[in-house]
Amino acid sequence: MGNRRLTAREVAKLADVSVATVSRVSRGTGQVSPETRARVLRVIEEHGYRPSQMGRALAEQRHGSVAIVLPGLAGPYFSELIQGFESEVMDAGASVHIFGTHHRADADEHVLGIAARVDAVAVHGDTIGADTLRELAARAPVVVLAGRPLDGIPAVRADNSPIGELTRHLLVDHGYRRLTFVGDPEGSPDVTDRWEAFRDAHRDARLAPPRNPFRIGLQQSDGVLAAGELLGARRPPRAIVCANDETALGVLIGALGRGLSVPGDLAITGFDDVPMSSLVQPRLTTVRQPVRELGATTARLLISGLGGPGAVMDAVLATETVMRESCGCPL
Amino acid sequence: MGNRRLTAREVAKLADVSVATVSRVSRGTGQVSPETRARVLRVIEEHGYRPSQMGRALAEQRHGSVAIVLPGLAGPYFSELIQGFESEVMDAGASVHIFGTHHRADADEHVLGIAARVDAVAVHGDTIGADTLRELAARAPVVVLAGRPLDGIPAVRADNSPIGELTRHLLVDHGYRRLTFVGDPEGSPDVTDRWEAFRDAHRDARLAPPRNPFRIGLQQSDGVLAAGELLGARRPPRAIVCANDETALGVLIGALGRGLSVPGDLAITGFDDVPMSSLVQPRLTTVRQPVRELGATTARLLISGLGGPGAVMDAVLATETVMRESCGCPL
DNA sequence: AAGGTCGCTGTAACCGGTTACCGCAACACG
DNA sequence: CGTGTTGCGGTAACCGGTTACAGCGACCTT
Repeated sequence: MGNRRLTAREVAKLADVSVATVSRVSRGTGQVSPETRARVLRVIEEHGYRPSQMGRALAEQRHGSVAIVLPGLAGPYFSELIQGFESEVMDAGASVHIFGTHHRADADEHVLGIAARVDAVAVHGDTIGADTLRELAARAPVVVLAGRPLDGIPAVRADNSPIGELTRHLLVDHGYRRLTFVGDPEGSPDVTDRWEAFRDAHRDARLAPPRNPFRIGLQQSDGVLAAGELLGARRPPRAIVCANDETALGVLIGALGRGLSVPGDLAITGFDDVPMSSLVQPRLTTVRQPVRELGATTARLLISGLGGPGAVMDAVLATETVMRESCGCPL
Repeated sequence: MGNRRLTAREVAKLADVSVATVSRVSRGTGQVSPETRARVLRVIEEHGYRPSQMGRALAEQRHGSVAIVLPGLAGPYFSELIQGFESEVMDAGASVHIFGTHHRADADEHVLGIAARVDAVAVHGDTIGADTLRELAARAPVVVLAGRPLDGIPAVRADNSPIGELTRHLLVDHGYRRLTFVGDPEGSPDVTDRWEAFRDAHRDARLAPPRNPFRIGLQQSDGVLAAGELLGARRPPRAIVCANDETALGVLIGALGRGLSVPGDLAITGFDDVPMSSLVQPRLTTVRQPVRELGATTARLLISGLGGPGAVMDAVLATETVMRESCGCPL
């Protein structure tokens, strides 16, 4: 139990070979005769030798791990994103540092500190300032996840434009007026894009877009809160376009809790197509986003090593609208 | 940008001192004259020198990071848990590796691999087998999170017994019969405890406990699925005791979606007291668990270094029942 | 003035792997 | 038999910090 871990030199002594041979056997490189290999392997097996990651990192000049910086971890979106990222990184034999900023004041400083312990960093949306991002990029390869490319830092993101299509659908096909957008455009680039697509769709339909969104976080509970405020107002909206499914589900729960009929009294749409969205009653009209693929693509970009001519600078993944009943479409 | 990072020896040359002095200045240890210190600091500042984490790790014989192994990351419970853990670790100047097993087949192998890159590991519930846990403990300090102590491996967990109180409340105070427990006792030690408290409460009330739980995962969507199956049955339950709030909320949404009245037709209880639980209509009767504190306590235990006489072997944190309306209590 | 103390700084040996380079033996070929 | 060639394996120099130890002035004691 307490015994200090074995070192390569100790294994070498036990197997009566040199450290070089131990290294060759343990990593399977170079030429080693079958007998010697077997002898070393037996010692490794018997004593449970595992090469120290720090010794290896120093020698190989790479940490063997990458980091992903996210605003938080709550909800199915991040869970799915991390799974996609993590499994791709694992397949490459590396490990993952996850850092949730949670709007901490010292987040930027921490992120720079992380750069000293990993080979590359994926940064979600604008969890950190542009200056910090640039400084980070000077220290390690960086990919922006769900945001825009910046000064040569590549980005991986989803196509947010279907929100425009959805808005047009509500305005034109269903003829709703008084739409409200729920979500904070300054909270993340994705929400910025969606808010703009929402406004543009109004202009395309020759309607004045709402001046302001209803600014709120991206969690389910935020949606319930939003429903409470919006639906208690003098002139409640006829339809609510949410920045993501989580808030949309929250709004739905809040609306149903107030005895309203959805979509009869209020139409609701989301973004993401999380599992819950097709399970609620009515089912949620939304935009399907390949979240797992987003994480995986980011990981691949990070691992393959960035830069060089012909490197990916901006990967925009396709999304698709999913029409269900919460917008008012028949079953 | 692309310039290779500076090493301590290069800084030493630039400041015309020895590496030892650079190290002394950068970590603030030992005696250095004010002038020399200023000179070295100026070079460090100007060239943006940051000591390599791998060199430091090797020399200090510690990685400066700890790992937390979880079954998954979805939902407010894990998010909260990680926040508590992470902020405590950060305060100690270390960083966090998060690993989600997601029921991967090779999870055990990966966990052992992680042990080579961190100073200590927190393992949630039974994400990994007892044998792997023991092997892990032989390589690094380990704490079990939300599980029982094992062979000298300490545990941090919450008191699950209030589920018994809650069950008694449903059976005796409200007089309900036909209770169903939703959750998989084999999925985690917490759920095992809760299922047993549920059964014991039946016996205490001189009633035959249900033979089987309704086995299902711990996410909201699992709850909706459970509601679909349970409420469509010949003799639906009068009350559902859920293993956690997430599934309880799912069951609630599913029940309301089928046009049932809660708690009129069906009473529901949960565990955790997540934010959503006091926002839904009716509000959820549940057990409040100090999730963030659970994570923080685990981190402190891990960091303070385990073992030694008088060390904490089993920290059980207090929980409290929160009576609201979903069980049938008046507003 | 000899010896001691104190403050500052440099030298070099670690930490635990990886790997360039070299030596050695066995074997093939002309 | 001399000269490659090939396969195997050891020596030692890295990687980038940390730190024990020693050296060296300056200043203080007796």
